[in-house]
Amino acid sequence: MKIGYPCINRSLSCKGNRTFRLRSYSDERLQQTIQNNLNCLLHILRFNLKYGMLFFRISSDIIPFASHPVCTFPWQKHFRHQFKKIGQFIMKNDMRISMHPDQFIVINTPREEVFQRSVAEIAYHAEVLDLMGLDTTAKIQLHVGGVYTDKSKSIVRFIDRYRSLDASLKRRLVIENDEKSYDIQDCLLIHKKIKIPVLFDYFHHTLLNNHESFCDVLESCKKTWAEKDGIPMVDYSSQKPHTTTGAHAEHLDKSDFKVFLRNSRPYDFDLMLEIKDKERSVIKALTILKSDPRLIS
DNA sequence: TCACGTCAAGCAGAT
DNA sequence: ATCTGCTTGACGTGA
Repeated sequence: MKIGYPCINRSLSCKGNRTFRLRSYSDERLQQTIQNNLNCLLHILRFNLKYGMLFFRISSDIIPFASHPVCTFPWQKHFRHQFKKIGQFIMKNDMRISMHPDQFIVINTPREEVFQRSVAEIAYHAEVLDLMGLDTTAKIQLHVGGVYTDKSKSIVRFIDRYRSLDASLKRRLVIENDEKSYDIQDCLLIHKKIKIPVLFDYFHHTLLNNHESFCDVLESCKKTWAEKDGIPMVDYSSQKPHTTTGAHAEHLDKSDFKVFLRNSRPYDFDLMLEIKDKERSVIKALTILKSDPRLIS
């Protein structure tokens, strides 16, 4: 089990997700920002390695406006050596990488222009991972999307749209259960049709489920990850205390986390902690794992 | 230096 | 009809 956090490191001043406003766009500004973001990404990965955090989600902002028509600068070519260097660092240290395009990426949308923009954005994410030379265990995670008042039709649309994608994108994509529309059974159903791996989000599952046993869910999800996909990825968070909104906790809830670990035995997966204090929680989680060997599968 | 309105993009659910 | 949350944070203007 590798443990990690998404996108932002709160201990370092170096941020790998700097961006700017669209109206401030210039090729020069873009280059400066990308240069900063790539430098910081390597800093963050070095920091992570030092603490034994071997899983990381790269921010979608690493190349601002990458899929926007305004961006015509050939950043792929210009920064290719730096991408390669980062990729080599990742591979040399056996790190796991994911990316998570934001909420605007909806491949089951009925609107063709939204779909086209989504494909362009997914292609950009895949390009980043490809430029780093990472194998297909580096994943891009998506939600199934909208319901549009007819869930079964929307699932069919997801499947059809997915099938139409280029193989270079499909090999990176995984789907994740969400907290209000598509639960883990929906994801597993989609997997049956198109073999896309299913990323289990524990917190979303606590908010939307069919009272399945935790082990059954882990077993079912595990089977959706083929050899080439690597071991399953799992997202973990807990409820922010005193709220009922599904907001993510500020700090790792140690007792909830221990229950999670104990109940997830003997399954092995790479775990992303979606907790607001980011790497602090991962350090706590690693300490818990070390101090309680029976939690380790 | 700092407060705060706003930021490319979609959707669902609440108000 | 409008606002809020989502993996929310950060940009950038004006005081």
